[in-house]
Amino acid sequence: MARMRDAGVTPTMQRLAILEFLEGTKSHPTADKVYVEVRKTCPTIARATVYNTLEALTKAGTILQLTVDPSAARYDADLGPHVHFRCRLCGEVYDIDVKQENCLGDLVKGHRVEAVRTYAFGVCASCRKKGRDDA
Amino acid sequence: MARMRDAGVTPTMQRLAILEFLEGTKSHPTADKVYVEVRKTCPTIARATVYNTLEALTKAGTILQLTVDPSAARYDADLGPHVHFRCRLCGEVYDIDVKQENCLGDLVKGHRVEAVRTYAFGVCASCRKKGRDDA
DNA sequence: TTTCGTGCAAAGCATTTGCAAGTAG
DNA sequence: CTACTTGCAAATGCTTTGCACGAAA
Repeated sequence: MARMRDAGVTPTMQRLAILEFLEGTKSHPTADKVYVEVRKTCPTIARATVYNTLEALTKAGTILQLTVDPSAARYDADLGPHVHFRCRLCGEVYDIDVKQENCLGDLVKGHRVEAVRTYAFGVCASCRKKGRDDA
Repeated sequence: MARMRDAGVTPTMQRLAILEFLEGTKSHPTADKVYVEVRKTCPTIARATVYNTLEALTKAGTILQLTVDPSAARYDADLGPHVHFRCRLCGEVYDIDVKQENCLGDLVKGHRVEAVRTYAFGVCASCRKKGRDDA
C-alpha cells in the first residue's frame, strides 16, 4: 500500500485486492484470470477496473506486464531478474532464475533502454513427462 | 522457395508474396500490415490466408513471430541473433545487434528450451530528438 | 478422388472507451 | 467543487473459424 502511494497510484480497495492477488500467486495470470479471481473477494469489481488497474500498476513499475503469451497479456508481481518460459504445448508460463538478465547498455543506438525482458520457449517438464515430447 | 519446401510448407504464389515482402522489410510488420502491403502485389489475397501463412511459416521456423507489441503480433524474417527494441512512445520496433542472444542451457529445470527471445523497451532515438524524452 | 490452399464473411476474444454515478481531497 | 475511480455496456480491433470453391497430388 505504501508502495502504491509511492508509485503515485491512489490505493483503493479494488486495486489492493488486485495487487494482493498478484503477489500471492506465481501463475502469471492473464487479465481475465485476475478478474475472475479477484471477483471472489471483491464481487462487484468490473472488468474495466481490472484492466485500468493493471495498466496503472504496470506504468508505475509496481508489476510487470508480460508479452510471452501472444493471445493475452500476463502479469507478474515479482520484480526480481528472471526469465519467463512458456510451453508451446500447454501454454503454461514458468519462472527461470538467472543471475542477471541480459544487460544491454542504458543507451543503445540512441535509444534509451529502460527495461529488458527475456522470454524462453519450448516444452515444459510436465509435458515432456506426459510423453507429449513431440520431437 | 527452396527454403519453404524444405520447411514442409507448400509454396504458393500468396505465400511467396508474403515471404518476399517480409524479407524485403526491416519494419517488423503486424499481420494486418502484411495483409495491406501484400495486397498491392496480390490483390485478391484474403486476410485469413495471411494469418494462415504467417502461422505456418512461424511453425516451420522460417520466420519469427514477435510478441514485443502487446496489441498485435509482429513478424520478422531475419533469423540472426538480435534483440528487438520497442519504443513506448511511438510503438516503433527496432533491431539491436548483439553477439549472441541470452543463452540458457538446452534443458532448464526439466524444460526443453527451443528458443530464447529478448525484448528491450524504452524511448527510441527519434522520439528523444523530438524532445518527447518525457522523463 | 482425396487433400490442401484460398477467399469471403461471420464469429470469438481480449481489450478499450463512453458515460453516469459515487468518492476523496 | 473538482478530479479521480468505479461499474456497466457497447464498441473496437486482432485473430480464428466455417464453408464452398478450385488446384494439386
